[in-house]
Amino acid sequence: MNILVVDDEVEVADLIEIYLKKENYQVYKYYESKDILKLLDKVKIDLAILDVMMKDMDGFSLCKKIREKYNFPIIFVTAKVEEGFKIEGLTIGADDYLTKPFEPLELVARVKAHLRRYKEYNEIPKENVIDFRGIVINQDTHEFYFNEKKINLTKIEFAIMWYLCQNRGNVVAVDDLFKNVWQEKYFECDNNTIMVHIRHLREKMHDTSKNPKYIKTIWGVGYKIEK
Amino acid sequence: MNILVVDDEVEVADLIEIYLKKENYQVYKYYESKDILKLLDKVKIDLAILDVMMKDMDGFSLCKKIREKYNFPIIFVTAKVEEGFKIEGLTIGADDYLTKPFEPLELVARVKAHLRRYKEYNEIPKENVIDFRGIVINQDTHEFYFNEKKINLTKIEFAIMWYLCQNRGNVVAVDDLFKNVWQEKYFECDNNTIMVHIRHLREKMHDTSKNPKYIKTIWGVGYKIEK
DNA sequence: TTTTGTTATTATTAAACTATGAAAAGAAGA
DNA sequence: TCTTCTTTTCATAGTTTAATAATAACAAAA
Repeated sequence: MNILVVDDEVEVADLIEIYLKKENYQVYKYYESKDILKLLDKVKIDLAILDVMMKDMDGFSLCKKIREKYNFPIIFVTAKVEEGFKIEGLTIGADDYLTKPFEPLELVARVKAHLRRYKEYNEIPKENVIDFRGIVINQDTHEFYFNEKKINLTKIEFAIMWYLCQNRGNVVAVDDLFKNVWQEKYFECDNNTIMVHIRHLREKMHDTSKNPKYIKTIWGVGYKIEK
Repeated sequence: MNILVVDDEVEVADLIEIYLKKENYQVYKYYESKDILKLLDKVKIDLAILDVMMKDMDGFSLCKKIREKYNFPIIFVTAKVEEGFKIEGLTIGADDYLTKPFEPLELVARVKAHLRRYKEYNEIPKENVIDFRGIVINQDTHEFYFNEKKINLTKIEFAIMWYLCQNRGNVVAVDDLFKNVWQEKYFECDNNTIMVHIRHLREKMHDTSKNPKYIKTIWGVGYKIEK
């Protein structure tokens, strides 16, 4: 994660740098705002911390310029206490605004919060399809294919199958399975219920209980679907 | 935009409400945290403002609970000045943290900034015409063609159809459908209402309920229109 | 081998969900 | 206001699914 820090108060910039480096961020520290735009062309910045009042160019103008091309989170840091400035900052495209003197740890926490969001949105959406050993299970479409053949599963059968597939290769304890499939609907479940569902699943996959090829029984523990 | 406000200090909650309403946000105001999770199932909330210290459940626990299922921005507001609280709040999934007394305009500015981000990332490039399998549905003209033939749909029928078509190929849970079609209008809906509308839609498409070609029933889950 | 604890099977019962027809309530337009 | 169209509600019927209970089969330990 690359973080840009621009502040013409040398001590402040240095302090921020120290705290960020402690968290293993790569810090690009500048005491003036010129050359910043050139830097952005070269380095992929993930978040910027800007001072509002600087000699050569104020932070607001810089922020606007950045926003013309880039979309990473921007945090303003300033000695200005005036409310109007905060609001202006947030309005022109900044994501946060801190007033000096600020607690460095708070700045770090805010940096993390913004990066979490930023990353979250820029990451590929999580997988809703699991595909292995002739099994394709799709949560969006609620479909289950077994050796290219579509098999209808009921709601609970599907939930059990999905959970087993998510944990394919690993044993899933009966309790665990229950908790995940039934959520907190009931507090207890005769695990015979699960057994019956497992049997149905095995039937639908033409699998046998003795020597099963897919849903295996782990005695005294639970079930497992082989990877 | 629907904004949830939870604060057991009545005056604070009321004040926030006033400012947000001025900006034309739809505000859901609560003085206690119970029932919040139920609300979230029914209404599509876009941002939440939570108090940290409340009688029945502290804001942090509520935040965690919300984050298990939802992803909208959360702003904490509190009288606590302790730095540790700020940091904890931001760490457990909140997006911002304001200390009372705060300038209402700043809160509004922050709300806007967060919503801007949130929307930006969640807006799917919007299509106004969906065309597949002999179905053409156009949101701009509010027209629905089925096998080249224009079919009149009522407002709600159209909304349901549109949502199903947007998610064509995927199951749409009844709750989900309800939340998206009725927005925040009613808090509860006998899902029989949806069933009746589905029936009408199927009738207009000369589709049958058993063995339907278009709107399929996924037992215990919802409906799906095949791609 | 017997006992014990766990899993499998089967059939039955109960519950949950969906469909439908009709009517009431509500909204919109003439 | 009256009429018409839309939406919701109600009662009921039909269907699917899930839970239960009883019994059989099995594996591991004593």
